[in-house]
Amino acid sequence: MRKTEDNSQVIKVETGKKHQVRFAPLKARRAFEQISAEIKRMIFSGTLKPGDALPSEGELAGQFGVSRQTVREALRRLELSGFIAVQKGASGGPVVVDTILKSIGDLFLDAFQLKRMTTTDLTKARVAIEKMILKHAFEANDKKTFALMRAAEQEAERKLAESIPAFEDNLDFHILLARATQNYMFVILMESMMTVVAHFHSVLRIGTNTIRSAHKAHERILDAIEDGDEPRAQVELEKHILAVDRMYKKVKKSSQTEQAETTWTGPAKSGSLS
Amino acid sequence: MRKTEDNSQVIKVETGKKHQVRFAPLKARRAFEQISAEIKRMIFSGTLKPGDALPSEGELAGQFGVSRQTVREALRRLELSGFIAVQKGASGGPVVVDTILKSIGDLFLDAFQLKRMTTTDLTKARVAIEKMILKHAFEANDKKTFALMRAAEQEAERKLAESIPAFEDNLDFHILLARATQNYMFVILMESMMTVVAHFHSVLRIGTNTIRSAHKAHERILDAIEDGDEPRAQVELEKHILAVDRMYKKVKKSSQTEQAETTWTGPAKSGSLS
DNA sequence: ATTAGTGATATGTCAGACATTTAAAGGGGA
DNA sequence: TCCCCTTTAAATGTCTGACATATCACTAAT
Repeated sequence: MRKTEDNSQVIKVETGKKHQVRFAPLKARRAFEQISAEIKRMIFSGTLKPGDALPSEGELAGQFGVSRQTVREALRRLELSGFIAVQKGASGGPVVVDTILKSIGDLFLDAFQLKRMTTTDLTKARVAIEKMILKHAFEANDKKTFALMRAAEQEAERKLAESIPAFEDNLDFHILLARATQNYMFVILMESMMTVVAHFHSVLRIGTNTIRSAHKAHERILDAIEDGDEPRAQVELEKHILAVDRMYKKVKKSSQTEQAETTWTGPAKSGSLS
Repeated sequence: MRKTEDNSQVIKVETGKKHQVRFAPLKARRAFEQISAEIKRMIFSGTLKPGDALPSEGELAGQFGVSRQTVREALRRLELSGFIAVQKGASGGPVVVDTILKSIGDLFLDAFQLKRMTTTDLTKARVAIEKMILKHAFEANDKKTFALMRAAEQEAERKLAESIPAFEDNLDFHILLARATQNYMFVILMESMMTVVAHFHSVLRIGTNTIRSAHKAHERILDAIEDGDEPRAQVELEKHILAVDRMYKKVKKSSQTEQAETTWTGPAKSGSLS
C-alpha cells in the first residue's frame, strides 16, 4: 500500500508515444527522492529554517510511511547538498543548516580535479573574475562590508603577531569582496573558486610568510578602495593574485616537477574493485 | 571483523590533547564515506572511466566487507555528485558517468532559490561574466569551437523551421562560448549559470518567438566573432542578454506582479513534518 | 521477421536487530 | 552549593535477510 498514491496523475504519460509532445522527465520515481524533495521544499518555503531540528530517522520513517533505510538515503542527499547536518547520540539527529555554498565549493573542487585543470587556469579565471567583481564592488560602494574587510584584516594581523596559523581566514577577504557587490551570484562564484584555492594552500602547506604577504596585499587593496582609487585597487588585486600564483609554481618546482601536480589526487591504490 | 583494519593508524590521534597542534579532521569516519571516497579516488586516478560498470551493490558489499545498505548510501553520494548513474533491472547497476557539471548546476540553482536571488542579479552577473568570457574567447581564438557554435546555430535554425521546440539547445551557444576560452573554469561557471537560466525558461514557458530571436542574436554575435570585430560582438552579446532579461520581466508582469518571483519554489504544502 | 512470453539479474524497499556514540540526568563526595 | 563521575536513554551507524519491482536477454510462437 505504499506509493502509487501521490504520483497517480503522471503514470499515464506513457500513452503518448512517438515524438509528438515532450513531457517532463517524470521526476522522483524513487521514494527517497520524493522525501528529500519534500524536505527541500519546506526549507525553500521557510517552514524549516537553519537551526531547526528534524524528527529522528525513525519518526520521519513513520510520518512518511517508509522504512528507515529509505529515510536515510534521503538524508544522505540533503546532507551532501548542504541542507542538513546529522549528529549521532542523544539529542542528536538531523538539523537544518545552510552550508550549500560549501557543498558547491566541494563539487567545484571535484570538477577541478576531474577535469585536470591547472593552477594557471585557476589564476587566469581569478584575475578576470575578481577584477570584474572589484569593479562591481566599487559601483555598489557597500561601506559596511568594506569595514568588515578592514576588521578581518586587523584580526588577521593580530593572529599573525601571535603566530596563530590562519590558513582559511586568509580567503575571507576575497569572499567579503564578492559580498560587497551586493549580488549573491558573485559570492557563490568566489566561494567556489576559494574552495579550490584553499585546497592548494592546504596541500602545498603554505607558511606564515605567505600568509603575511597576502595580508599586506589585502591591506594595500583596501587602502586603495577606501581612497576611492579604483585603478590602483585593480592593479594591487591583480598583483596579489599573480604573486600567489608564483608561489604555487615555486613550491611545485621545488618538489619534483610534475609530482605536485598529481599528488593531491592520490595514486590508485591496490584496487579491490573489478 | 569488519572495520578496525584500514583505519588503524588514525585512531590514536586522540592522544594529542590541548590545543598545541591542529590535526586534519579525521576524515570519513562513517563507512559509506570511506567507500564513496575510495571509488572517487579510482575515478580521479583514471582506474575507472565513464562508461565503466561498477560491480552490483551486492558484490561491492562483499568486496568492501560491508552490508548492502552501507554501499547504497555511498552510491547515493556518488550519484548526486555526478560520478555514477544507477539503473535497475538485469544488466543494470552502477555505471561511471561524468555529469558533475550538471550536479554543480543543480546545486547552483538550489542556492539561487535558497538565497532568494532575483533575475536582475542573474542578468547582471551574466552580462559581466559573459562579456569577460567573450574577451578571453577572442584571445584564445579557438576557431574549431567557433565552428561548432556556427553548426549549433544552423541546427537550431533547422529545428525552428520544423517547429521542433529546442528549449535547452538554445543555451549551448553560451556554453560553447565558454569552451572557446580554453579554460575549463569558465565552462563550469557558464554551465552553472545556464542551469539557472534553463530553469527560468522552463518555468516561464518560453515560446518559439523567444527562441527565434535568441537564435538571431546568436548569429549576430557569431558574425561579429568571425569578422574579428570584438567590440561589435560585445555589444551584441550584451544586447542579447538584456533582451532575455526584459522577457523575464514582461512575463513576470503579465502574470501577477510578484507571484512569478516566488512561484517556482512552490508553496509550502500541508506539512506532515513537525 | 516480428512479437509475446519467460527467466535471470539488480535495484528499491521493508523489517527487525545490535553496536556505538553522545548528551543529559542522576548521584556522591568535597 | 558545586564539581566530577556514573548511569541512562536517545539517536545514528551498520548488519542480516527478505520480498517487490523493473529491465534486459533469451526463447518460442505466430
